[in-house]
Amino acid sequence: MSKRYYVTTPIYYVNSVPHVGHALTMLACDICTRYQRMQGRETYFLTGTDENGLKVYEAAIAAGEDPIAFVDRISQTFRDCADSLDIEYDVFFRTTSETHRKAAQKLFEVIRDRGYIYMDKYQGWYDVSAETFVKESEVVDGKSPDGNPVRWVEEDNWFFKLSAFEKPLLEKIENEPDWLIPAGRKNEVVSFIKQGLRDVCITRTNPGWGIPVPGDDSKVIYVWFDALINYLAATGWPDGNWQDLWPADVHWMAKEIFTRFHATMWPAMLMAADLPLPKAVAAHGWFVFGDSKMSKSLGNVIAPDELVTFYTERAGCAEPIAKDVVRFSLARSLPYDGDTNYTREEVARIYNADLANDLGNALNRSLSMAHKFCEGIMPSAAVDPAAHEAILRHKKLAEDAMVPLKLDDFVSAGIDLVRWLNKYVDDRAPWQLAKENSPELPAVIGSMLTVVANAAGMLKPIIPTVSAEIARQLGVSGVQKWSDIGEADLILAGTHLGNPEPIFPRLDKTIMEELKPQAAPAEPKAEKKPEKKAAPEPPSVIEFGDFMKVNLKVGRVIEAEPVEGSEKLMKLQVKVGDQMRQILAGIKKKYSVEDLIGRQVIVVANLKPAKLMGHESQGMLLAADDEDGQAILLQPEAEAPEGANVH
RNA sequence: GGGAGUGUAGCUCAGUGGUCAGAGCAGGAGGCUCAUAAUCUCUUGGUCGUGGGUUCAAAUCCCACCGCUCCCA
Repeated sequence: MSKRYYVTTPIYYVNSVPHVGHALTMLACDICTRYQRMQGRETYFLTGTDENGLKVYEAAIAAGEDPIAFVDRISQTFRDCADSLDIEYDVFFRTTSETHRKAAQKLFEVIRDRGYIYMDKYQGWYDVSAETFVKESEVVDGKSPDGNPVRWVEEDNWFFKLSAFEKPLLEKIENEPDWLIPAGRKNEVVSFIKQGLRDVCITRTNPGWGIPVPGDDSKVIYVWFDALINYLAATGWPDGNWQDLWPADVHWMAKEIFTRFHATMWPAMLMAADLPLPKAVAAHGWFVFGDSKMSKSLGNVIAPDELVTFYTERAGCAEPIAKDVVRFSLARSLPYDGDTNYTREEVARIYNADLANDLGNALNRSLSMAHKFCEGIMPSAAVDPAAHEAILRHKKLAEDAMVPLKLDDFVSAGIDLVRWLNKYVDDRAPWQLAKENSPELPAVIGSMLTVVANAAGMLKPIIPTVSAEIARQLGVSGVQKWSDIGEADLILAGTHLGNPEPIFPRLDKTIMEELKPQAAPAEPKAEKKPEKKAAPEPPSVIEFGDFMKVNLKVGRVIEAEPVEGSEKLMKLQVKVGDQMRQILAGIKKKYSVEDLIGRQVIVVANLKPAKLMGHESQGMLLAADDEDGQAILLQPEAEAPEGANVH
């Protein structure tokens, strides 16, 4: 069996909520695989979730959930995100799977056997909450530069000899200019490597979560080293027919994990194991959301499914079409070198201009004229050579765009063909030809329909459902293979054409006004950097039973003392009913010891105990966030009986 | 704090040393009437972040500064 075209998204860290940025990477992969399938290749599309980080484990504990149940739940939200945009992945891979564990351990062994992983003693400061080592010179007042507490550690750890790969990596980059995409980012990688690569510590003390180092259960493989291996693990390596897939054809990702991990560490790991390198590594920029200075509510994160709903309900698109609207808008705006503004208003502009006015209307007017002037039947006259030439020219533009994976240019090629058609229609004025009984009329109408069918074919990887709908209205099956474009007789003479039905109802001025930033309805305040910083968000709906699992009680603070070395933490002794509990709460900035003692508080009584800064915390206090993210403690409105239940 | 990216028309972006700096959208004028008030043509609009420098020639190369961003810390 010939090697399949294999593309990957990063596996997503399950400490976050999927949003339009994740969707962007998935979509890039989806477009690539759909395009390659049209080219006749078999494809394989990997996405998934990264579940081995200690922070994931802690987030689960903090959410009062079993870690496995937690990762199951978050993992599902990423699948839902893919489904919401018709992303056709082949495998949803999880690093907690047995397949992954085996491959990660095996690769560790292979690299170690080849002498690129060695044990050394690490002595230095460790930032517990960031899971990173901190240089001596960086420690200020016993804190990491992030302000996190640090701890002196002396322990044996395994190191990866990254420094050995400076030269091989630079040679690879120089010899294969198209390996790293886009070119602008490639330069970043070169200067990064030229600064010198240090060996990296790739293990951590085993916290009871993660992948143990082979032959050394006291350690787990550091989450990044482990996560990257998923691309290889998903092929079945080292067993089976892994070479049907490996090496990957494209690793797609957002820019922040390109340079250090995907363009440096991962290729070095593969070199160390003497395995083939991915054929291309491609990064896209970020979506940023408007100008935060103008309005607080402008920091919006846009969820893909929210946009789908908008185009279904407000514009009146069929739901599968609305998914394509979002796909189209994402691909059209896909940022390469920089970041791009992706706003509801921008999507609406793209929708009206490109989809409704250009594409939708081109189909509509073509079909409408065919019914009016040609009895709704495809004429037998030969396609105008000018139309044929235009199709081939734009087809070539689209193909050229796909070589460096310029998906936005790929979209443009398709839309530009539609624009060409609209101009052609105006130039040839079929209504005039009809009045004159011109013999040219059938050829013009036939050419128009043919261009529409081909344009729909060219856009198929972007908007598959729309493409099929256009074909349906034309009464044909449409473009199947890329080679059909401009070559095949897509609409046979005599075909009974369907009736025109608007696919994209135009958004009227009122709605466009609504979408302008100043008129935008207040949105829930969102994190500016959702990818990394957002706390795990709860699902939109939970069962009553889920809520009832949480045991809330009224307690009273008996003692309070600040935790040394912590900016926020306060250690409290709280009396809940007739029981004393030690609880750590991040409230030091807002409350003094005196404020707290004697105060009634609401306690989550059945939260699994956790250790924070070396102190056990047996529960948590309920608090609201103020505008600075500081805690405002909840308190019964009147004195409540000791230990009273809260519902 | 260190490294890097980016700043071009009202908006979103192309432009990787050489004709008056480009496109789409938005704005203005006109044409057409097949079509979803659509489409087509023409058009308004830019000290190319700021200040220096290299060059016959700079949005493009170099230096400094300012704004935004990413990575490392």
